[in-house]
Amino acid sequence: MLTAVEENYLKYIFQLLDDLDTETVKTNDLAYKLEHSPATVTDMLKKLSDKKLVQYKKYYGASLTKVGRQTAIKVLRKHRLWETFLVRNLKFTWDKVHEIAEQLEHVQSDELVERLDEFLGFPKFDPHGDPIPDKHGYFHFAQQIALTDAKLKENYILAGVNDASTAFLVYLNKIKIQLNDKIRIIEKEEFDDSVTIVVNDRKTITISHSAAGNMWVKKV
Amino acid sequence: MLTAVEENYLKYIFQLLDDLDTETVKTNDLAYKLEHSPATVTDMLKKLSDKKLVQYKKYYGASLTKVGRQTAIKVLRKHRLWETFLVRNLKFTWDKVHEIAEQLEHVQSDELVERLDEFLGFPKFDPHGDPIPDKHGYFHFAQQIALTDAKLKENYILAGVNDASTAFLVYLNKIKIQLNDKIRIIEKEEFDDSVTIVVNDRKTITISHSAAGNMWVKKV
DNA sequence: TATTTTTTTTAGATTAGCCTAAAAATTTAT
DNA sequence: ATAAATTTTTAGGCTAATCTAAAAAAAATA
Repeated sequence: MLTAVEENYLKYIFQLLDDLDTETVKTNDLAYKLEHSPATVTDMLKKLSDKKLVQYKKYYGASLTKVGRQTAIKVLRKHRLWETFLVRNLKFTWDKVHEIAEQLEHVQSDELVERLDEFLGFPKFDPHGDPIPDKHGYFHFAQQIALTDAKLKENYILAGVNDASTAFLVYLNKIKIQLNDKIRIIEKEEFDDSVTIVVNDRKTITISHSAAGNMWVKKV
Repeated sequence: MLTAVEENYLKYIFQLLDDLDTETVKTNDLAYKLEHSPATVTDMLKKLSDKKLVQYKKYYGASLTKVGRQTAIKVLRKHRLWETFLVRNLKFTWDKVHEIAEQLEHVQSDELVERLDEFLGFPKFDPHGDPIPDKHGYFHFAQQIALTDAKLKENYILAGVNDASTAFLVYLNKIKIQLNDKIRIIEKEEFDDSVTIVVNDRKTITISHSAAGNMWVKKV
């Protein structure tokens, strides 16, 4: 079992590798992210290397082993599920949840994670739009994008929803939109970010930014 | 800001004082509860005493200062709110939640606690029936008891519900029971713990143990 | 390429939280 | 009331996670 500190190191190494798109992370980059001294980072990298979670070569840099990466993804999964819970159910604004999720992500219980995932309806993206890996560590980026990110005047089909709460599904029902309906954006309103769409080449309706953000579409 | 370990000590001291109904807790009792060596407990008591959270006299025992007690109650509040969440929303059974709540109770965020409380509908008791202190540290024991703990053939009135979820309120509506209705238990079924009650001296119905456990009544 | 600058590591120290073994105080029993 | 038993504390040690200062290696520059 890893400590919260070790988990954090793995998570940040994972994110830096991803963000910077490099082979290895440098000691100083990690030190900056974690707000630790470089000396502390060196110590920790040696320890994680001994535990076979990190590949580390002096003066060169660090990357993750297979086990290290899997662990990092688990932590990220927990972080993003908790953020989703905080925003959706506890009505936190998206900018305030990070610090709390940073603590919640280290609570140890596999069953808790899976039940939370189920409670939330297996969301694929968190409130910041970052993908939530599923229990096998698989990220659903792929073809699906939020309707808010779709281009004007191109054809998409509704592939899923992010917030599968009853309220949202009832809403979709009310405006008579179903899975696999064809959707084309014809206008984006500057002032409130609402979008006007044409559904199945027939109906034209305007929906809010938050509704559009909950709808996953793929190009046709 | 206190560490998780310090918070735990305060919580257990509070509970031991309460359970044993004594002036002070003894080193060995705490050591046994916490599964620490007595030496460790002595060290910790000295530290908490320096921080003015505990009143400690060598060889005599420890009790809580005002601040220490307030802190202990806050931790207990968080613990019980999380247990309630785990059972009600994540469908854990009551016997599996303790270990997880033990971790969740140390997450630091006042706003989180208050929002969680609100999300749960300000429950007064946790799934084990223990009282959840409110945000001012006030415990609602008092006159109210769960209907499951009410005596046969005595008159009570419905004073509140513990799980204020829509589903339960809808259920109460369906069986036509309202706040302040007069309730008298006429039979308790051994085999499934269901109870048969007379409502307002007219209707006789049988409700499940879990429904009865959700109903708070007071004597009239 | 030699020198300077930057980055990284090593060395040594500190605090929190734990332990065991030995000593001291208190309680119990004869 | 003394001796024995029990409880509690003290003393000394260990690991994890942090730090600063100094040394070493790598990178940049002139």
